Amino acid sequence: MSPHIRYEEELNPQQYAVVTAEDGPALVIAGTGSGKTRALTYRVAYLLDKGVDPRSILLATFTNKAAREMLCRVEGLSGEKARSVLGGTFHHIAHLILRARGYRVGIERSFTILDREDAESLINQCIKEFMPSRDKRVPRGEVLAAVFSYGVNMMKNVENVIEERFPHLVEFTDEIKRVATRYQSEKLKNNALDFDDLLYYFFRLLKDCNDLREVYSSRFRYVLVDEYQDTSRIQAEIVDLLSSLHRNIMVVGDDSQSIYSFRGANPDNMFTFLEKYPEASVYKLEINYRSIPEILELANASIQCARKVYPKRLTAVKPSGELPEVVYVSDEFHEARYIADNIVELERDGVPIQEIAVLYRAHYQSMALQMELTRRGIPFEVRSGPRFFEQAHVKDVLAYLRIACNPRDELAWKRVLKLYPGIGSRTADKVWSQISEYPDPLAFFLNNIPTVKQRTGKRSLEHLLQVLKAISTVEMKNNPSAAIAAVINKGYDDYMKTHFVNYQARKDDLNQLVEYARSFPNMEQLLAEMALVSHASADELQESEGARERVILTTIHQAKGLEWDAVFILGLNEGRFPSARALKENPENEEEERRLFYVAVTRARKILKIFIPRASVSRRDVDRLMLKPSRFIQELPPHLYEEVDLSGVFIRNFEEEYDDWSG
DNA sequence: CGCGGAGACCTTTTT
DNA sequence: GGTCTCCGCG
Repeated sequence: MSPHIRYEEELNPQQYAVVTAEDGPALVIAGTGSGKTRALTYRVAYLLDKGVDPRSILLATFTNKAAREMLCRVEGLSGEKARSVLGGTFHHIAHLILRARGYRVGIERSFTILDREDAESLINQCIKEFMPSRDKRVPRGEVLAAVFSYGVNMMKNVENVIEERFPHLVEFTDEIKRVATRYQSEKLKNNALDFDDLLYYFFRLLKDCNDLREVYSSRFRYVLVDEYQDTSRIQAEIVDLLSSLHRNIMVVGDDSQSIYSFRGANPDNMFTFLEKYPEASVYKLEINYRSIPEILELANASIQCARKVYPKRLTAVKPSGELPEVVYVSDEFHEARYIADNIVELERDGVPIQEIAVLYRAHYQSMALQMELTRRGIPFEVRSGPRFFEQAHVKDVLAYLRIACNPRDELAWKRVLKLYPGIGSRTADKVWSQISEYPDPLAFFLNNIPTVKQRTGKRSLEHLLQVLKAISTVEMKNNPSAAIAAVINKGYDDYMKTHFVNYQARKDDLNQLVEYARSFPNMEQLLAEMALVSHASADELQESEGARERVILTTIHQAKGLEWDAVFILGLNEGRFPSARALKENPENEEEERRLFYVAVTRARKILKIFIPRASVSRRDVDRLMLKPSRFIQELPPHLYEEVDLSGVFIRNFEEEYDDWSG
């Protein structure tokens, strides 16, 4: 077999050059739909075929799912050995190595990863302490954002963060500093790391421990990074440290698709790369294989309005098709009906339903459509909104396991304690203060029931003791599925019956969780995966990987890297998209919002329809609120799209719709 | 001190 | 609709 010839047939000359590039740093600047991921995938396969040790390849991607999919395809090309390639998000990689070596920078093996919600509640506790809640003047939400931003931006001092990003909070600088410091120490007390800590401590490990840096940079001889435009400063540093020995690093990205700056993404990484690696080879991928020329032209015109674009000239190779449509509708209900009609029509015309997607800026924009699709019995999958792992019942059950793994996890203890009758937040505090004196609060608890005033509370603690005793054995720690089942059977099931109206649905969720947990060898890995994994719905947990026959509803952020035959984009109105909130925070954000629009448009292969409601229906303004079309449409040359105005055709019954919306 | 009900307030994007 | 907070009862 001569696999190289196969690559040559399947890749264009530019991509082929990327794949077979010699050792050394490489920057791939690639347009949308140009096969960036394909080039990366083939490069990994190429390396494996050349006989490179799979364990020496490190592949950093944006989501764990993306990494899995890529490695699956590599396995198809090069076989089994692909399984030994390490691939995942930076967080994932950091987590793996910190568990093994974190003690070098003061991290215990048994740390908990705080998800967004946990981190927020911890910060809120600290805020309460330094900024009394009575004081209405304190914008708590913004203080919270500032503390987060401090972590995300990895800046040395809080003052800088506040001055640069939250100038209106300058008067609270002292308090915010105290909150941030307290938050740090609370995390340490809890043996807990948040997402930013994961990266920060990993960075410190590589920076401070010369021997470890050498270990990893000599092990990972090939470092490949996808979506480089969305890496943060600290991630770029981590990549540099990991490849410091061999400088054998390949990064792939498209500056026009940088949409995660709110999370610290720094598109300038793309350009500073060349300063750091002047010897790098630069490849440009400018052929677009995805979209028909009409769609690509509209996308190009939109991104031309951006202030700063790296010059690229994307050319389409697909045959010409229909002009994208810009459709005016009366409101979101009309929008929903029209889209539902369109879906039915497309299906009749032979477009598979899973090849249709609806994209939007924010989750709430999908509500009207969800109702309409449900009413009509059109199958759909929502990929935005509340996540499976973040629902109360899932978090409750997992909190028991967190205690078993990390007995100093205060948040988990309090969450669990408060589930029991007779124990509220005061008693939970008291119990915690009694047991947290000891280095292993769990061991202490199992032998000494803390004293509480109420009799029901005491019975509850005895009950809790039984559950914790059952799940903290070595066998249970190595069988998370059984541990979860034990938590449910030993009382959580009863709790759900009395506390949730939708008992059955939640019970079903937990049964799925028990199944899902089977594939994990121990609790720690399960808990880490739950915290780090990107969006997973309850359905996705079941292994049915293949394309299911459903319309996809998703935020644009989550649609990154995906494509469909037909794409509908909702709510192209001023205030919604670009989001008023984003612009208020910083007018500069218009640029990123536009890139977001660009990403949305370029998900479509053949059919693109963009919707502009004329009026809004929302709780706040029961009156018709006139909406303006988005600047992202107005700035486009009109000949690039076909305008369809349906807003006068539809006579709507406002009262009926309103009842629907609220009920 | 726990707990349920009433009412206020929110609703950008996510590893 | 969903979540958080406050308040008053037991």
